[in-house]
Amino acid sequence: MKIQAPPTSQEDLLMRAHRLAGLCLADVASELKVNVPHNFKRHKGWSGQLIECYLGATAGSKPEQDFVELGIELKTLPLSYALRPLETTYVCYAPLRHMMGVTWETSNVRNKLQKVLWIPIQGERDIPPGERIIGSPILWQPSAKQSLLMQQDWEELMDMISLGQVESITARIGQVLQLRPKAADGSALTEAIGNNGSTILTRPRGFYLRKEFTQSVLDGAF
DNA sequence: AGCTGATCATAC
DNA sequence: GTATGATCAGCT
Repeated sequence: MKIQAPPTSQEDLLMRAHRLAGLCLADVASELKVNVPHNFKRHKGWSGQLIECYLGATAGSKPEQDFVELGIELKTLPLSYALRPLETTYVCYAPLRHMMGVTWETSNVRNKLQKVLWIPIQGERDIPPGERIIGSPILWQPSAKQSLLMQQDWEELMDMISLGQVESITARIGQVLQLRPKAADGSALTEAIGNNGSTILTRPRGFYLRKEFTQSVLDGAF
């Protein structure tokens, strides 16, 4: 895969992102010399990593923004024919223990979502990955209202985790954020707080943004 | 049909 | 296992 130099500024990043608009994923893949999968069953993160690479993000699994120097997180967003989000958006791993002292202000969720460069991409399953068209980038910062909604959900979910109720959290909790399993498979286990402060083993979880919320991001951009 | 819970690939 | 990139697919 061809390696791209990292963007030197927000303007540089936006300029590169705008160059992607109107291209299909196969165009970008060919420029970077990578193969295009026939479907995403075994290549679920392919689009995101392709765009990351094109925009010069440092490939890594560190719990921080894609462009730390610019304070910007990159997210691709699969859209339906009606231009609505087809999937929830993964934000980050959820701490299930040792989270005392962590507040919304210092949380990984807030840090990552302070400024996001959204790259919309056609996501209907009947469109082969390579033929999917990339849309215009949206540089977004949460409004006061959006930020408050996220904070409320984060605090509710973190309270439950702190109180040893992680096992009773379902994806139905939260207005805009939700907590769902995030692991390779059902055999993955991690330590969490259980009843009476005991330590239990449970499936790792991650924070996700609901589709209705990312829709509000798209709406605000037009 | 859409959502929730499960799953896939990769780096370290 | 932790954490990134996400989408899949069974069930309601």
